[in-house]
Amino acid sequence: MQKHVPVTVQATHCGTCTLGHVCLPVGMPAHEVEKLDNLVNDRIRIPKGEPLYHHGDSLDALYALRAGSIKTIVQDAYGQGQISGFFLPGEIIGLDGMGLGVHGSSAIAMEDSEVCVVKLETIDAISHQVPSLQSQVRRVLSQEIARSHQVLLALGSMRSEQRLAAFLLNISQRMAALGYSPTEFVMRMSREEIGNHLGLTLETVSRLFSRFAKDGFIRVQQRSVQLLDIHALEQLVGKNC
Amino acid sequence: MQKHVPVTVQATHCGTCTLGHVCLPVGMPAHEVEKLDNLVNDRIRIPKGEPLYHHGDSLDALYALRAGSIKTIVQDAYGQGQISGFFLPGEIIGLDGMGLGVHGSSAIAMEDSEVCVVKLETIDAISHQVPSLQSQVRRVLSQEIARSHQVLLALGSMRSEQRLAAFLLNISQRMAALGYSPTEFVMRMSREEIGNHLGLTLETVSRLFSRFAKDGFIRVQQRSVQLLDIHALEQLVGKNC
DNA sequence: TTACTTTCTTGATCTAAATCATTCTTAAGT
DNA sequence: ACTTAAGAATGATTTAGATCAAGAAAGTAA
Repeated sequence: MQKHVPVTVQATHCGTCTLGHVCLPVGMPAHEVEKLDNLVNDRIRIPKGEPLYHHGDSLDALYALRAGSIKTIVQDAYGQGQISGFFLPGEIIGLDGMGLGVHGSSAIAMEDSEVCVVKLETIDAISHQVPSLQSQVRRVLSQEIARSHQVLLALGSMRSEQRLAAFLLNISQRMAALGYSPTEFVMRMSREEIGNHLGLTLETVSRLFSRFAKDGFIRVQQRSVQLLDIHALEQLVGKNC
Repeated sequence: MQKHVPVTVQATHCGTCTLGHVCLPVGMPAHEVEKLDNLVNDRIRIPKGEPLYHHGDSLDALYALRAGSIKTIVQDAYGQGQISGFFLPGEIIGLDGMGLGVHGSSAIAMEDSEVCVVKLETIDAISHQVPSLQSQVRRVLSQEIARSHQVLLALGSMRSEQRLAAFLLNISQRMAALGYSPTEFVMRMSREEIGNHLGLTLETVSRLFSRFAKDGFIRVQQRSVQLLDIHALEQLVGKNC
């Protein structure tokens, strides 16, 4: 089912990884990060469209996105899914269902991607030498909660234009954290995927993009977006009327 | 700001607590639960309407709801809040923002309530003797993620009637887990609060209650609800058309 | 190049839920 | 008991966004 292509292992050390400032080791003292040498068990590649895991799969590892982008989809017993999040490099995937040992969502690569595999047992083992690792895991877990609370807020109390504006600003911030331009980026997701994530239809998303462009807030060219007036977007999100 | 009335401490041992089967110790072997004697630092009472904590407060403890009910509210910089969850006895509150050490939401008592205070440092200290405690914390954290994913699913992809049906079924299940009747319970929240949580207006919620009653699915008398046809409600949630 | 597929845009129409408005309940205070 | 207030139900109207429908770009394969 999952065609996980192992990557030639080299420099799988968190200490030398360029994503250190946004990934698991964030905020850890340098001498502790060095001890994470054996944290990453494996590095695997997921081709575009392929799943990293499926809802219901047993869970024994976390995944740190190293390159590419991945979406996660929640599904209830009957209905079709809802995209719960889009992940960028440095972000940790697979946190939900960590307690039950079963994935509560599916993760699909939106482009050819690469993830670092961090086995739970490895975390537990290394935690003895690196006490701060436990709190790092807690940090990313609670970060994941905060993340879905933000989405919750958008879905529950914002109108369509506010949702899209908040979404764009969110991506912008995360791109900035990665060292990319916060005002010019290419989105990996389709209008339909954005709509699904935001509880809107693809038509509404498309119309909003057009309107934002007409109003001079952004410039759109297919999936590449340029934020021209971040302040206006922020104001839009803040406006509750 | 917070008028926390300490409760006369007696039997604050998880080992003897009647909520053991739904609270933090779930699934822990009995001999390990006994070692949790000192886990609960304090037990505090929160009068109806009062906050347990506010968005932005620094966080150094988790709270296990011992009696009563509590709602949590997420707020973004500008807009008004969105109720992210209603908590019943045995459930853990304060998990979001655990990583940053700052609460990401506000928690308000919906009736006179009582919570067990579990300091983070106590958790860390006791974890040495009770290794399974770490995984318990992870369990409740990922449970919290799963919880908000469910809400996310409801808000993002269900119609009003499905949302309310799913909501009622969810409460029903949690009441059952507590040993109460899954078909007859009194809800602590107003129509407005339900609406806020589900992304609907109070009028819509009220209308839905009436309709469900007319259709013979439920019987409503103010805030006390009786589920007459759970199967029909489940079918309603499953139906995607 | 052409043909074909997928994604996106834009318009016209419809509808679920919001909003506005009023009455009815229940609870709480005097 | 009466008075006031808060919550809930229900009707009338409006509207944001969905749905239906048709073209236009852009990407892919032959």
